[in-house]
Amino acid sequence: MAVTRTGLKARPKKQRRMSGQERRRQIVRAAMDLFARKGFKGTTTKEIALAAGVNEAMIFRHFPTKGDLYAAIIDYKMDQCGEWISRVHEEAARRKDDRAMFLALARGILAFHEQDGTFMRLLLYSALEGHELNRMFFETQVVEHFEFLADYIAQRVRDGAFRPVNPRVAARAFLGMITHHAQVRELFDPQGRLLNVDSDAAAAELVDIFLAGVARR
Amino acid sequence: MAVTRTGLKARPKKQRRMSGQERRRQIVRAAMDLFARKGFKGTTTKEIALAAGVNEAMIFRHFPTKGDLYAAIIDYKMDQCGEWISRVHEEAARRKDDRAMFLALARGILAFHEQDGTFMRLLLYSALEGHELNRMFFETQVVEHFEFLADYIAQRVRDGAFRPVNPRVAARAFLGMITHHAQVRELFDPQGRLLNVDSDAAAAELVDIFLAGVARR
DNA sequence: CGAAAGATTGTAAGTACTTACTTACTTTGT
DNA sequence: ACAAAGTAAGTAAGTACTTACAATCTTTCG
Repeated sequence: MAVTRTGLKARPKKQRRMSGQERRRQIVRAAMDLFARKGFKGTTTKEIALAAGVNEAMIFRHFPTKGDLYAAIIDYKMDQCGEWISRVHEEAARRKDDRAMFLALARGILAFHEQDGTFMRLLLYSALEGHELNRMFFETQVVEHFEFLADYIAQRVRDGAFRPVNPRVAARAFLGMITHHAQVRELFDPQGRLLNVDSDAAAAELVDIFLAGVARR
Repeated sequence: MAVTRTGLKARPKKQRRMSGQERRRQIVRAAMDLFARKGFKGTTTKEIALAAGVNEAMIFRHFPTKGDLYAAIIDYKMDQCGEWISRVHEEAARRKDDRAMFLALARGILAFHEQDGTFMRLLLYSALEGHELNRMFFETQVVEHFEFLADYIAQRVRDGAFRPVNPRVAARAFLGMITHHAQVRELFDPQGRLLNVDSDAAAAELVDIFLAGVARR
């Protein structure tokens, strides 16, 4: 009755085995890439295992469910993103004039999209899919980003340097210009041939348009 | 041996039955809604059938595969969207001054997002999912939209009314402001409380910022 | 007209396959 | 010796799609 499941002894492979942490990172990296390209439902645990080069069962040793793996990714990246936001804000706030400050902001956002476009895609996906964690992300990080800009603009309005625009509308305008640019570039125009200028020059021109748009006449 | 499958005679329901076309439309409508909310993979044919109030098998009588149903939706909406774009362009082109023209454009885009936000979500989804049909959509309709704006801006630069901006960068800036606004509103801020102004007022202010941004100094 | 024939709409009960997740067991490092 | 890493082979619950057949509408022809 009690027949061994395999029927044969597994032959010993002399390969170095990995620590749990290493494997965990490997799985997370592969999963993020796949989730970003095909969405949560569109990605199977089998695919993740294949891409990560691990046995499928290992995924479930590290993360109880597929959803937990997803949550772990967002959780991990969220912290990273929070740090990045404050770093960019600090750097931007150090600038002496508006142009330098908005340029720093624009470049920071574009750089993040370029370097971490995968995660941005994943965020977009999860925004659509309506994940709770994602909602949290937007309601903390993105709103913080938004508020920082709105506050800055409000101050400049009070200074009399900007004309009396609604600071929040203006902030959304600026973020819209930049993130739309980044998104279009990522999804449809990676070579930037539609614009005929490189990303940095485009960022500079967008900043110019925005600043002229809110400057006192 | 040859036992009837059901075992009992189906009792005749005196309900009016629908024409194929009606059912088709019903299925398409329900499917679009679900695809937009949960993505292609995230939606099951069973759910679609339930939402449309039809038997699951009916879906497959009208559309050979789930993919064909998806394609039919995009195909149908694509035409509709094309018509809408030319109508908005015509209307915008009729305006006498820049402000009226950009306002017409902005309101047109926002209205489409508001009225057909479902389809916009579906488009975003399929952009992420990398569907071929979607790519086609963007490379025809959206580029057309973009080119129309860029041409208009280029003309105004030649007129000397706008300063010498890169017309394509400026066009992307404007579309970015408007579509980002629409997206944020749809996904995170349906009440518009983050901006503290209604959508129409926001559109007007965005247009003002943009026009001041590209105006000759 | 009216009714049989033929086409179309509708449905319950499948099928073959995939999916997330488990289990029982082996190998390796300390 | 013991715990952690690793694996092949499951399993139950979906999944897209099919089939066999019943109800109802439309057309044709006496």
